[in-house]
Amino acid sequence: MNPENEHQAIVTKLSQLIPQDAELSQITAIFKALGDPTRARILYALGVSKLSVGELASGLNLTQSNISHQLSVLRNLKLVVGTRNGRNVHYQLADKHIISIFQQVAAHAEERV
Amino acid sequence: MNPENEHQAIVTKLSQLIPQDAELSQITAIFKALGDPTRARILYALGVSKLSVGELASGLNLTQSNISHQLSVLRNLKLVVGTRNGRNVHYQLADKHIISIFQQVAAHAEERV
DNA sequence: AATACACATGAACAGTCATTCATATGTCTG
DNA sequence: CAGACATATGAATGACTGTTCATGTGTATT
Repeated sequence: MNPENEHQAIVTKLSQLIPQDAELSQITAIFKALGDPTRARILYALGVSKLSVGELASGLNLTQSNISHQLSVLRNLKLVVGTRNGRNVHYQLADKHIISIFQQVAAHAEERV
Repeated sequence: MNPENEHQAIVTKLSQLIPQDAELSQITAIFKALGDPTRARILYALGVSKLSVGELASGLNLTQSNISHQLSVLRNLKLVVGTRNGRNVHYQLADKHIISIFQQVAAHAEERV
């Protein structure tokens, strides 16, 4: 098979090699969540320590409402989990894996300055 | 130091532990780019093979203009590079690293179904 | 029970962004 | 050089999204 036909074969098979809508939506939803500075800072903070909503708000200098809204996005994607302790709700990362993904992208960003 | 003060100390130091605006912008820009289904599919396709704009357009069933626009986003972030061969421009991933990041997030997405 | 505190949620607005359409730039062929 | 082909780019628009303001829900204290 010559290179041109091989390329053509790949083109026609791309749809089989690329994740389908359902899976792709899940993946891009996670990336989209990490793509907002506020949510990224929340995740970084939670990577350092388990924190309440109020602590996040004061530590990141953002309104409580804003933090709560963004946490609900992260919760729905199961990137964080919150557990209530009295009046407070303590949030933590659902999976430390996220931090390593951040680190890899950070490294990638630095390489290309 | 009791737990409360310790937490307070962490809160006040969060700003030092979290990437500053400039670095954060770069990182979130990359995540934002990966967070769009069209761009994600382009990157997946380029992970399979070096491809021209036209091949991407037909293989992914998208308009040439759309592909070109998204490629310019990916180019600016140095996630892909294009090299002209006659009339065609062949694009490839600037760094295979991206594929592994995709795989990790995909794994993360699957774990949580 | 009443008040205060901590967090969640709904509505609304402003800004951002993906896609399309039209057109421009670059390259090859005859 | 004219026409066709491949890609890039600009403008316009409809949809989406982050933030704020107002208010609702849950919990502790007195």
